[in-house]
Amino acid sequence: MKSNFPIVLPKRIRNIAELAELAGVSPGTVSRALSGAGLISSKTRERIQALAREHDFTPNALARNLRIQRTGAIGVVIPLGHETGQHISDLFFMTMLGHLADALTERGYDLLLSRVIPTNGDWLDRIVDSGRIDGVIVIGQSDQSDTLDRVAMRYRPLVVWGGRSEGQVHCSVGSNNRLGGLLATQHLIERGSRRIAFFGDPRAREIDQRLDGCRDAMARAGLADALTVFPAHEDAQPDIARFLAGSGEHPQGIVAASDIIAMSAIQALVERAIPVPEEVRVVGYDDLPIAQQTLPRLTTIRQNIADGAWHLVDLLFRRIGGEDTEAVVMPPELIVRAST
Amino acid sequence: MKSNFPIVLPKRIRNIAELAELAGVSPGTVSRALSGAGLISSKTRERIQALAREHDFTPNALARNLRIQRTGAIGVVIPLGHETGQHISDLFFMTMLGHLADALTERGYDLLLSRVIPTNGDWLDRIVDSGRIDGVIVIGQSDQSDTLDRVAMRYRPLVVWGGRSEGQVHCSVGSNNRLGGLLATQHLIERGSRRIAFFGDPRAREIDQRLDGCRDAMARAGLADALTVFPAHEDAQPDIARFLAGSGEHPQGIVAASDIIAMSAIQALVERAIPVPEEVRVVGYDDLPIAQQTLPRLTTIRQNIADGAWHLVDLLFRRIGGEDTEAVVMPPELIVRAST
DNA sequence: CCTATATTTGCAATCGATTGGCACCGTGTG
DNA sequence: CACACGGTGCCAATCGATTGCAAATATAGG
Repeated sequence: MKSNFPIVLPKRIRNIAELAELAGVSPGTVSRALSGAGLISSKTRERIQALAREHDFTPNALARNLRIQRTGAIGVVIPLGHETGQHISDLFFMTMLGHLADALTERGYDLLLSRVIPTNGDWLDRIVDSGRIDGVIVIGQSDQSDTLDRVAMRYRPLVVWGGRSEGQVHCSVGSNNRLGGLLATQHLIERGSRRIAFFGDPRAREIDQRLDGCRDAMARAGLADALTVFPAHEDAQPDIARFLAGSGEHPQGIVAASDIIAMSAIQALVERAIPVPEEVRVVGYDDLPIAQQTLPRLTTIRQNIADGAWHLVDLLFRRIGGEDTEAVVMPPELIVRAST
Repeated sequence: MKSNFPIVLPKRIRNIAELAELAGVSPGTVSRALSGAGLISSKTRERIQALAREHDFTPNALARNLRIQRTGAIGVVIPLGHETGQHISDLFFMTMLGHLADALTERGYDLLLSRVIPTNGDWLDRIVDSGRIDGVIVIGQSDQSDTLDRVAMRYRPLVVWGGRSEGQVHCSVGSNNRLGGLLATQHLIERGSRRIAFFGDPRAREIDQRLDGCRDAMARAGLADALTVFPAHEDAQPDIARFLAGSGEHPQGIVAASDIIAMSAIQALVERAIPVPEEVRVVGYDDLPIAQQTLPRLTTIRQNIADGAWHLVDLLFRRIGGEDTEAVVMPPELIVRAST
C-alpha cells in the first residue's frame, strides 16, 4: 500500500480558461500562445505551452471550429447505388478510400465516412448541409449523376470519382473509361478472340462508358455482331457460372468491368474445364493488388488509384480555395499478364 | 433571356435565429420545434418544420454538439503497425470498416477515419483528446497493445478488434485466434500433411496467437519438429515464392495468417508446378469474400466480420453509456473448400 | 367575470475558443 | 520630467444552438 496522502494529481484541465487561471493570464492570451500566431512574447508562449503539455491539454476542437467556421473534416461518400442488399463488392472503393485517408491526413484534415443507399434524392444535400465538413468527395457516380449535378450547382467544394460526360456539371476525376474498354477489347481481338462477352452492369455510368469503348473496338474490327453483354455484379458469381453454362457456344474473350468479376469468370470457366487463357481470354479492370495474386495472373486495365486519390484531394482543396477546376481524365493502361 | 426582374429566391437561412425571425418566434422556440422533443404546440412545431424544409435549413451541427457536449461521431483507427511503407494489404480491415460504417450509420453516428503509423506512443492520445469524437474503435492491435492498455485506463469509450490475452486492460472483440490456428492445423494433419509451414508475422499479437494454436496442434500430433515459421507479409509475394523455392523439401501443408497470404502461396506453388491441394494443402484465414473466387477455392478459418463489427459497436455504446464490458471472443469456424 | 391551473413561448446564460480594439507597461528622447 | 512609441496582455463580443426558468397566454372551473 502506498502512502495515505495521495499524490495530488494535476487536476485535469478542461478548457482554455482553466489553463489561463493556472498560468495567471487571461484566456485570450492562452489562445494566442497555443495557436502559435502573433502578438505575444515568446517567453509567455513557451511557459504556457509547457503548462499545456504538462497537463496534456488540447483545446476543444468543436469550439474552435465553431468560431473559425471551418471544420477540418472532409466527407467521403460511397453511394451504394442500385445494389442495395450486398455491399461487399466495392473493393476498388475501399482501396481508394485508403489512399484518400492518407492524402487527407497529410493535409491535416479528418475523413468523415458515409456509405449511403441513395433512395430519395436528398442524400447528398443532407451530407453537404450537415455543417460538419468543409468539402465532399464522392467515390463513384453509380446512377446518381443527376443528383451530383444538382448539388454541384450550389455547393462548390465537391469532387467526384468517376467518368466525365458532356454537359456534366460536377467536377470529376477518373480514368478514360471508353479508352479502357477499347484497349481491353482490342487486346483480346489481337490475341485472336472473335466472340467476346462484356461482363458488367451498364447502369453505372462508368461501366456504360467502358462498354461503349468495347463496342467501338468491335465495330472497328468488323465484329459488331459478335458482342454479348451480360450485366454481371461483383457478388453474383453463381449468375456468371450459369451464364457461361447457358450460352451454347462460349465466348472466346471476356471483358470484365472489374477484377473481381474477372476472377469469378475465370473460376467459373476453369471449374467447367475450360482453360484460361487457352480457350477463353479474360481481361479485368482496375488492377487491384489482388490482380497479381490470381491464377492465372490477371491481364487488366490499370486505373492508377493513388494518382486518382491525389487528384481528388488536390482539386477539392483548390475548390475550397475558391478556384474553378476542370475535370481530370487519366489515361488507363493495359497491363498484360497471364490471363490472355 | 429570362425576365430582368429576378425571381426573389428565398434568402438562404443561415441559422436558427434567422428562421425564428422569419417565423415570428424566438430562437428557442425554433430549436424546440426542430429537435422534436417536448414543450411546444404541435401547431407551431409543424409550421416551423415546414418553413425549415422549404428553405432547406439544417441546424448547425457544430454548435449543437458544442452545447450538447456530444459530437455524434465515432473515431475508427487503423494502426498500420510495423509495415510503414505499404498499406495496401489490409483487405480484412477494409471489409471490417465497411461493416462498421453501416452499424454506426444505423445508430445515427458518423465515422471519423484515421490511419496512423504509430511512431511515437501518443498517436492514440491525440485522437482521444481531439474532442471531435465520442468514442474510438481501433481495428487491429498490431504491436501496440501497451499503448492501447495505457489509454484504456483513462479513457473508457474505447474498444479494439483483436485478440484477448491475460492481464489485458483494453476491451477487445475478436475471434479465438489460438483455436483458429489449431483448427486449421488439425485439418491439415487429418488430410495427411506432416511437414507444415506457418506463413505470417508473429509480431502482431493476433498472428502470434494463431501460431500458438498451430504449435499446439503439432505438438498434440507429435509433429512439433515438423513446423516451419516464415514471417510472410501480405504484399511480399516474391518473398513467399523465394521461400518455397529455397527450402529443399517443400512443406505438405501451409497455414496462412490471412487469405491473401494463402493466395500468394498457392500462386507461387502452382507456378512452380506443384499442384494444390494434391501435393501441398493450403488453408487461409479470415474468409474474405474473395476466398470464394480463388482457384482452387480456399479452405479457410472464418472470422465473422459482420458479427464482429456489431459487437464492437454494441460494446462501444454500452461503454459510452457507462457500463463496464468484458472482452468478446468469438468462435472461429473452419470452412472446407477445395484448397485442402 | 375572476381566479387557478396548464400549456406555450420568450429570455438569457451557457458550451469553449478566437480576435479586434483598447489599456497598460517600460524605455528612449526632447 | 513629460511624451511618444512599440510591444504585451486583457476585455468583451462572437460563432450557433440548447435549456432552465419565468412570463404570458389559453383553458377550465367556480
